[in-house]
This record gives sequence, C-alpha cells and structure tokens, in this order.
Amino acid sequence: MKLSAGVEWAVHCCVVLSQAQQPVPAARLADLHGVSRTYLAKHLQALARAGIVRPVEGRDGGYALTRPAGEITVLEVVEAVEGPDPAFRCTEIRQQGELAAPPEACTRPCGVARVMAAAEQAWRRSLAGTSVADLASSFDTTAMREQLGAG
Amino acid sequence: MKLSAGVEWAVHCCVVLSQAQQPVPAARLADLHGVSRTYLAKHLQALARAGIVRPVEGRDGGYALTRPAGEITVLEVVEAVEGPDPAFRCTEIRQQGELAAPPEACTRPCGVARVMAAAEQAWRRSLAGTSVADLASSFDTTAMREQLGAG
DNA sequence: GCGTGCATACTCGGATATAAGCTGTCCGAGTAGAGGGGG
DNA sequence: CCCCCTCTACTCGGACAGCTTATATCCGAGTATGCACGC
Repeated sequence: MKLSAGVEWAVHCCVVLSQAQQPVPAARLADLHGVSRTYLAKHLQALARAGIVRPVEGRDGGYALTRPAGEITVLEVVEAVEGPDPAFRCTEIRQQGELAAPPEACTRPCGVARVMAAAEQAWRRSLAGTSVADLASSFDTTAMREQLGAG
Repeated sequence: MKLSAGVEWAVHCCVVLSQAQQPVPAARLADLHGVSRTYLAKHLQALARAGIVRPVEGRDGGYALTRPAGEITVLEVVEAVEGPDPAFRCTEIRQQGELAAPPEACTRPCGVARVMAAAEQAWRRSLAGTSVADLASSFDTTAMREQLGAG
C-alpha cells in the first residue's frame, strides 16, 4: 500500500488556501511549498473536479476554497487526489480454481473483502474526523498570511 | 492508494493452510485459487520471511502455518506482503519553499502526518481484530479439507 | 531381514523480463484586468 | 470627466515523456522419499 505524494501536497495547499483572502495561483502554491509547479497543477485540477477548490480564471486568478475550511474534511482531499476506488479490490478468487465456491454460496461478499472493507471504513472515519480548519490550527497561520499578503 | 493483489491471494492461502494437516505446495495453492503459480510463490516467500508460514523442503514438502490460525492476524499477513512501511510518508514540505518553518518549530511531527498516521493506526487496529481462524469460519472448510485430502 | 547408499523427482529460492501507474513536463485556449482613445 | 475598446499578460486545462513499482516468469540449488543393493 502506498499513498501518492500528491496527497501531502494537496492537504498543505488546502491549509494555505484556508488562510488566503484572494485566489492563489497554482505556481505560487508550488513555490510556497518548494514542489514542482506543473505536477502540483495536476493535483489541484483533481481538487477542482472534486468540488473542493474553485478555479478563478484570468489575471489575479488562482484557486480558492469553495467552502469554509471547517466544512472540508481531510478525507475529501485524500479521495479527490487518490480517487474514490477502495484500496482493496476483491477479485472473487473464491469462485475460481479447484475449490471454487458455487455461485449460490456467494450471495454475500467474500469474508476477506468484508474484513478489508471494515478496516478501510475505520481509516475513512478517522480521516473524516479532522477538517482543514483543525489542521490549520497546528500551523503558524500568521506567517502564512504574511507570505500571502507579501506575494 | 492501492493494495497489491497479492494481499488477497496471501490471505486466502492462509485460510486454506489453516485447514491442512500436511504441507501444501505453492503450485497446489495456486491451482486451488486459479492464480499464477510463480507469482504466488513470490508472495509465499514474503510470508515465510515474516515468520507466518514455514517452508518444508524436499518431496511432499510445501508450506505450513508456523502458529495456530487463531494467533495469526490479518494485519500480519497484509504487512508481510505489502511491507512494513506506512502508506503515508511525510516529506517535510513544511520545511521547504517560501513559507518554510524554522527547524526549532518542527520538534513535533507535522500535523498532516499526525492525522494520516492516526488513520492508518485505526486501519491497522481493525485488521488486527480479525484472525485467520475467524476468517476460516466464514468459508466452507469441509469442501476445503476434501480438496486437500483428494490432492 | 536389516542397514546403507544412491538415484530421483519434487520442493523452494532468487535473478530476470514486461506492464501499469505515479511523477514530472510542455504548450495551447481562455479570461479578467489595465491602459488608451473617443465622446 | 466618463465610457468603450483593445491589448496584454496572466491564469487554467489537457496532452505528452521518464521512471519507479507491481506483475508475471524462468531456471538453478537443495532435500526428503523410495528403491536397490550388499551384508
């Protein structure tokens, strides 16, 4: 199991955007964090498709949050970047090979899939318990606003 | 985020091994589940390195569980295949770029990393709550033992 | 009849190709803003 | 002095390479079994 590095970038960007009063360009967000401009742009597009940020076109444009930071959970950001597909995908090997189970015995999901789904549910629940605003409180937001204003 | 397909194979194999009274060859485990023989062998080697199964060499050899199935958690199997590394790896971007935090402010882990680690902890805790024996009870173990005996 | 040695067939184990997905990059389409000209 | 037009520079957006990782495979090293032989 491996999470994309873009997840970390996206979460940090949302924290910065929560402190901004004007749209912030993607290139500026990249410079603020010292990461690739073009690649970050890709992930910001994913956030826009998920409805978490809103692209503002034209001069003085950039990205802005669509909702108050307190209403955006970390889970939403992670799913926007990683995709909504569950990490574990059951390939129904219980119905394959020599000890294949008959179809009538497979009305319920495979036991393995149930355990994995439950674990992923716990993971999601934990991520959903923290909002972007909660995260922002653990950073030096004063310095952030200074940098954003000076930009 | 994406889990390796080998995780599903490994868990199913552990369930089968919990019902076997003799070592089961890797090729037979593959045929029982209808998956690639050589690739499954790779994952079984990972299980052996993790101390979950024990390879029995020579004729009539194969793989066998090292402990009672009730003492093997699903988490152990997943970590054996996926590796012990956490899914989220903090790259400390809070210390990079224009709004880099000073080192003296980074004595504690990054807030983003803390949230991700907590979620992963919840995921692990859930997986650790189910043993291979628990999983076996949701399968038709009678059919399994017949197939293993007929082998 | 029993012990020993050997041949055999079966097992695991690591080193090796192929495919997919993440990482990183580029250039084009579109738009809000600023400035100049005219009324 | 105010309004309109144009021009510019800046923004996002999707299409295009490079590289690490997962997937799948092959062949070689090692060993317990079974049999034959000798005692």
